[in-house]
Amino acid sequence: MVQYNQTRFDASFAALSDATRRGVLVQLGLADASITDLAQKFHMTLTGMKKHVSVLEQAGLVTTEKVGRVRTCKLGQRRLEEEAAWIENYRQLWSARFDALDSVIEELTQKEKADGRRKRK
Amino acid sequence: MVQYNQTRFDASFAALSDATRRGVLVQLGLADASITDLAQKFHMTLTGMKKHVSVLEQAGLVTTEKVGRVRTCKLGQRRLEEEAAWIENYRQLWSARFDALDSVIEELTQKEKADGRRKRK
DNA sequence: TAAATACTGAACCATATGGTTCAGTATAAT
DNA sequence: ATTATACTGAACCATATGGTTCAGTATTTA
Repeated sequence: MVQYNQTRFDASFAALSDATRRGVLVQLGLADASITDLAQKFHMTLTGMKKHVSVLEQAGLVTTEKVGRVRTCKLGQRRLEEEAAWIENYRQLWSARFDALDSVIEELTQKEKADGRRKRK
Repeated sequence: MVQYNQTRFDASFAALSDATRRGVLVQLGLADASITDLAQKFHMTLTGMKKHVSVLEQAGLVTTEKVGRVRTCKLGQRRLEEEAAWIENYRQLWSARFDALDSVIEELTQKEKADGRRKRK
């Protein structure tokens, strides 16, 4: 198991598991914002918001730059491509299994039809 | 911190934030498995694996059924459609911002060209 | 009937998480 | 030169998480 990738996924899914952080991502999609802006918007202390931003930054989902007193936050380089791909892969596995079930049912149905025909003869 | 308002998203992204649980999902994509099967595969106690399965079940990603002594786990009904959609929406927001940046650059480029033409006159 | 198997729940442990307050530092505004 | 603003870091708190062991219960199997 490649630890690097594992921890990256861990970090990004963990970052997304909090409603406030998802909200921050959406917000930053609309406009860049300072820590103060975000803290006010989400009714939280500066320190609290700083922590959330750090988590998002750690996961590569947000980047920040401090100019003077103000730290401005914006959407980061990472666009969750790999996470989307993982989910897509999971959904394909699921579909594969579902299709397998379908074909079993199909088979049973065919068998029943055949039995029906045999009976009728 | 009582999490009385824990959303579906919180639960499913949190479920995905652990490498073992992602592994279990992949495994169950290949074949149904008992708690014992999974515990062995992931080198963990039965009790530990039971907890992971419970988390996945809580998030609707896995369903289980106990027949006799054996609890069989399989992929659940939920296929992370909404989670995939959320990520897709985030990526569109990101793209929108990126495109905005592009058009600023485009504008600057045009301006430079114009300046160039002016200079050359 | 006795022994092995498969799970389950309670209790415990260490660390992580999401929040706070408080006491700073650096920068901007007056 | 003061004062207000914006952030930062340390310390603290309550609960969550990821794991364990131990002591069961229920179900097969011999």
